[in-house]
Amino acid sequence: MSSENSETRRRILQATTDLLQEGHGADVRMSDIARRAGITRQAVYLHFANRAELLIAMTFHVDEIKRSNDRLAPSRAARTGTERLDAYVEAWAAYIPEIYPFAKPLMLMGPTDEAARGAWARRMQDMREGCEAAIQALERDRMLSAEHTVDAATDLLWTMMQVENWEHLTQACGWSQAKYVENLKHMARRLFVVDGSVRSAREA
Amino acid sequence: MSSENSETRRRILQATTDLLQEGHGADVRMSDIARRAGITRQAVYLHFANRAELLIAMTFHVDEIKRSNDRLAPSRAARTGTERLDAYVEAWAAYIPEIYPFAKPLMLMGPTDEAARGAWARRMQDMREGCEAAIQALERDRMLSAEHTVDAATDLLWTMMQVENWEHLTQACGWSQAKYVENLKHMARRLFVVDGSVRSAREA
DNA sequence: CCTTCACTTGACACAGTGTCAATTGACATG
DNA sequence: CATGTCAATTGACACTGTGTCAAGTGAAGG
Repeated sequence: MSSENSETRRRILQATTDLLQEGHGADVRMSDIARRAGITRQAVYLHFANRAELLIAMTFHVDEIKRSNDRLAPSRAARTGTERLDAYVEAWAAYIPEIYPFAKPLMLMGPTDEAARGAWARRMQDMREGCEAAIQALERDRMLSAEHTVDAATDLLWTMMQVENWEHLTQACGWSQAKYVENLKHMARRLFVVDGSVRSAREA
Repeated sequence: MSSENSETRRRILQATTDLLQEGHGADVRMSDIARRAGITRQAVYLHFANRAELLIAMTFHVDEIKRSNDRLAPSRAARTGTERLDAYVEAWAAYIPEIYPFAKPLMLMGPTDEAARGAWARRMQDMREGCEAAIQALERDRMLSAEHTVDAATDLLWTMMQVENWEHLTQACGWSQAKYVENLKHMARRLFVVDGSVRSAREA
């Protein structure tokens, strides 16, 4: 396995993201990637120990391109807890469809690959922290619904925002992205904000 | 493939459910099943065309044992819409952990096997009908929150009750079954019942 | 006795991942 | 120019699990 910055290594990562971006499915094979990168299948293993490691590295590669960290930051600027909750839900919800094609292979590997499962779990754990921060901001403002502890509310919000739910609503239910975002925001407010104050319920 | 009622066929199905029940993991192999049934791996294919078909048949076998249809029925007896919603959520929530070991292999095959995906989708579609009936009962009582159409409310309830969310809450979040049920019921009421009338928020 | 039928035995094909040894070709350095 | 290094190639093979096939066995039953 060569050093972190190798031209070929970058080519492999780029080939992987390109294939996923183009919708060739989350079951991209090592040989597909190699061909796209213009090298041999075996040569891929000179740079990545196995498929899981390659896919994990690919997600970091995507992070850089998408400036992922900057995406969730704006919610931190929110003044009130309610604003923060809204902003966070909105930011994450808007982020899902962008990263979905790249996240999916990792999700798919989870059941069989320990490393892949761990990598995905870590990302989701990070996302949980955003949920917790939003809930804590509500609590600080005394706006957290009395029915939930911070922990329980965080777990519920975290669960609602799972990629699988986005998948289900947009695919099985055929919802538009806008409808998804609107409803998620609405649910979060209704469930976690004291008194369930909800501005309006637009149809999306 | 021999006729539907063959002693061996039953033995294979029983072997499969036994293995899953005992927690040998949702990745049971054809050879594991064959050994457990006391026959050859190849002989399994005398009764089932492939792994997907076997697993699908296994779920029907489990349906019979668990009298699945009877489980969701009680909610139909509910007088008010609110009672029906409660009853349905509770019945399904209680049902999940029982069927989970048998459902999981099918869920796992979904991404790669058309037939498995279809079989699972059909089951979930049935479950959706229960959701819709509950929401419609609310609507009839003029108790459906004005924020949602029947369709949207059904989709949301349906999504909330997905097995993946139960998995996430009980596994990733470490929730007890009781806590899961309590919170799901609470959410459903809060989200869909006009005025969000909620009795109490016990900690489970 | 002979057939039928379920099952066994032993073999093989196929995909996809991962590994290995020998080789090539470029580039760099003495 | 000779030599060594290093990335990549070539061709092969192992492994796992699914699914298939042909020939053989053994018991039940007309």
